[in-house]
Amino acid sequence: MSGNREGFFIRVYEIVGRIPEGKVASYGGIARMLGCPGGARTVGWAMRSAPEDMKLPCHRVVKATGELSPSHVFGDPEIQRSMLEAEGITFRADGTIDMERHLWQG
DNA sequence: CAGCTGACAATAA
DNA sequence: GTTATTGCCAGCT
Repeated sequence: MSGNREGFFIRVYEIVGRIPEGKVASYGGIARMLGCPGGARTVGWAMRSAPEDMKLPCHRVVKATGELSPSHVFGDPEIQRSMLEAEGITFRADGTIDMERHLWQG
């Protein structure tokens, strides 16, 4: 918390790593916790640069609209949805997440 | 040194 | 209600 300038991603890793199961956080939401309400893209960029060595539940990070992140990120569009579904996340008829139920608030 | 890109978000037409 | 555009932050070329 004080002067953690190791990198903007580190800050994102902390937040994403604190997302409980059955909950999801939006890019803009995480950015807001960091103090950057307009850094939604920066959060996504951090995830992209995030090594899997951290085991970040990036599948729990979705868009503010409830849409899942671009499928090409995980390699297949079923991956993220299956993981979230296994976590206990409920999907709407549109295939979007019920943010009102699973939107995690720091 | 300057400009570009990118796993988004919000607003306008 | 849907589609298009602009703005945002930080790292890269």
